[in-house]
Amino acid sequence: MAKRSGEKNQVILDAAVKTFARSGYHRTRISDIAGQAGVADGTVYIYFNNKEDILISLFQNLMTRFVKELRSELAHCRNTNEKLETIIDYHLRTLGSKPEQARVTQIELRQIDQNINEGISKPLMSYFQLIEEVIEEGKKQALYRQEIDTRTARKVIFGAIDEVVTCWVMSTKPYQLSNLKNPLFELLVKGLQ
Amino acid sequence: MAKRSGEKNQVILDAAVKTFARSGYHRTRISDIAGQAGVADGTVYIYFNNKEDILISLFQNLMTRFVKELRSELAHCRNTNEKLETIIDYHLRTLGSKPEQARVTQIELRQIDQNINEGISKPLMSYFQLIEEVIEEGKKQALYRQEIDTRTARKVIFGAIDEVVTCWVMSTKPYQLSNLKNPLFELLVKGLQ
Amino acid sequence: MAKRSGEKNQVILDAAVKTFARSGYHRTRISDIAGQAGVADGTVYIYFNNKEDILISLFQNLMTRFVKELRSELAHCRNTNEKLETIIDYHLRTLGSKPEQARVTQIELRQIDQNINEGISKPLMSYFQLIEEVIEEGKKQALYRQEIDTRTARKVIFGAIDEVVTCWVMSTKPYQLSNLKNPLFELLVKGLQ
Amino acid sequence: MAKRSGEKNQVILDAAVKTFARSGYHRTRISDIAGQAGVADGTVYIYFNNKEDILISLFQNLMTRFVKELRSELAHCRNTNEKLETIIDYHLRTLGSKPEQARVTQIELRQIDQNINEGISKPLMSYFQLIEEVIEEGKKQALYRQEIDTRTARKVIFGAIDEVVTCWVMSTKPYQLSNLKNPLFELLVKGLQ
DNA sequence: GATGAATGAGAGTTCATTCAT
DNA sequence: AATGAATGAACTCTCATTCAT
Repeated sequence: MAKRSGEKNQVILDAAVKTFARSGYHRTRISDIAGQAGVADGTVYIYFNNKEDILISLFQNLMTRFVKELRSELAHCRNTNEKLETIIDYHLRTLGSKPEQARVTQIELRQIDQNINEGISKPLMSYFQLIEEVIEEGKKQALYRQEIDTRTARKVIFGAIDEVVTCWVMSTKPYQLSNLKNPLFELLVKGLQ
Repeated sequence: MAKRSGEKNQVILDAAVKTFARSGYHRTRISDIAGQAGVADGTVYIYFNNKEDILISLFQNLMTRFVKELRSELAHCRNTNEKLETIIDYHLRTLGSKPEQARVTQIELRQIDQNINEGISKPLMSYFQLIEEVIEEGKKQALYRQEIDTRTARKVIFGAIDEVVTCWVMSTKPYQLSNLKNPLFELLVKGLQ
Repeated sequence: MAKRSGEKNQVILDAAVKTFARSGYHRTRISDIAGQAGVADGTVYIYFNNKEDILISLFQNLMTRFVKELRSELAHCRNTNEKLETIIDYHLRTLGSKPEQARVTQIELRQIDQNINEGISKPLMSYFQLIEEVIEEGKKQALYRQEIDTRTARKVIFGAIDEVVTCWVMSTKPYQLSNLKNPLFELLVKGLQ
Repeated sequence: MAKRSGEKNQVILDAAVKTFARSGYHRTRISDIAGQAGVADGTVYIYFNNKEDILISLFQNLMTRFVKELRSELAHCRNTNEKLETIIDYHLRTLGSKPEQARVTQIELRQIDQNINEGISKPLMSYFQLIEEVIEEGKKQALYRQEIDTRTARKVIFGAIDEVVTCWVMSTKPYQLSNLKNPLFELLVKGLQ
């Protein structure tokens, strides 16, 4: 019953999400991750260079899938506003349904060393890119104001969603994250129009 | 010769801002702070309980002053929109002129342990409170839409400003942070109206 | 296709000489040797018990061949002084032409654990024996002084040659090792006469 | 009862000699040295950078004292042969009376990493220098043969003494090391004359 | 209050060795 | 015989914190 190649890689990443979410990045020891994954400490180092590498790989994994799936959802949208709504909805839905991933994304990932930072930037960029594309589209269609600075608008949109998620993660989660989609959408789309 | 009481406390906090900004919270050793402050390692422990305590005190100090001064600026505003503009302006102006403080606020402070978290929440809350007061005022004056959820609007406003500052901190700072006041204000105020 | 039995044994030993010479015994990992030999890590353990065993086998191999060939050269000598000269010549010639082996012999082999020590002593003893035979012969023929302590003389001879080789190994090798044969021979033979 | 400055440095070095001699350099853990010295593990790192640094410092200490004292003994010699005799005598006497130091010098020190190697070379050089001075003096006084290559002669002398010491260290020490002074001297001086 | 040498628990990482395939 | 993924014991080094002076 040989494990499929690459399977252990994923087992370790899954264990890392759980452990980082539970104890925080800096409090997590490699042996915690290994224990959670049911492998030996040394095995972790066969698949990853070090703790930082795990955190980065984790995020790159999540983010790559995130952007890919979001792009495929956007493909079904009939207009730009629907696209903006989809971005907000997908973002809240995805993180709202995976509190552990959300905690890692919102909190642990910000334990920024320069290296981590670089490993994080690139996958994030493609999400930023996607948001900016939608804004540009809206401007081209005269749906959004021409004088809007795309870059700044993207920061507003991402910053707003991100803050909403962070607040939810830090809270005792007495509400559904995705309930905030509509108020968020209204505030943002009005800002753009 | 006799130093005024509390002076050394401030010397250490100033040294901590510098050192945290330069090396990051986790990479900063107490001896680095002590060295920068020109005191012995042990002296740090006369004024603070531990490393975490320094970071929290730091933030509480900054935040208390921040909110106090912001409130006094708001007192001079003639209407609600001007107040919103002042919040954005003051936030960007303050952090834009103190890159080290900005780095600590935006990055290092997020190295959250539960304890730090609580130490941070309280002073932040009073800033949130202040933002929400302005939103409520706008709603009362029918300047802003009635159906807006104040809490969510506050998250959007704070999240947007915060993201803008973080991007600037992480960048090579090729632009003035306060240049972003106007586009930010436009996007946010339109969202509320 | 079928490799001759024992061939892989030699492949591994050859790889070990190279790797020990390049990186030193303690810095060499089994996987380095395996890689250099083009076999799997585990294969090394089919042929050798452990890392120490490789080093010892290596030396025993070299030393056995060394003494055997030296004995056959000595068989052609016409007198005792010529034998002494041949010993020096052969020693310098052999190691001088194989810098990697020389490095292992002079340096890496001295990373002595008790076990290695014993594995080394025995093959060395037969070389010592050979030198002592020549000294005894010279004494019997009244060519060398009677009061000379054979054991001590052997240590002087071996120690001198060994030091000369070690210096060469540690140097950037700007000279031929065998150039030192004559001066070495003169000093040693005069000491014996 | 403040310990004199630098005292703990010496305590650690003394402990290191004992421990290296007992267990060998590579088998010795920092905690072994610390334990033997009666200090905490971390304390070792206040005084030394790492294990290598301890070994090098150790040798530099010993060698510096060795050469200094040997030079002062040589000052009392009435002729060159007496100087040669003194070198041999002092070398055998010093190491013969300190078996632990001898073991470290003869065996453990040869665990050569490049760094250790460099740290060792310099202090050794001054010993080599001293031997060569004596040989040169003998040549100038026509006591020793003119055609002798000083460098090679030094290697013969040092190599011979060194081998004698190593043999003794590796043995069960059933004889006094300094008993070998006379036979060694006779062999070496005759070689030079 | 101030000092800074000393502490020692703690964590990341390595790698010789094993063994199921 | 050969493989190489997995193991886990072992060890170095760091640094927040203490406390005698």
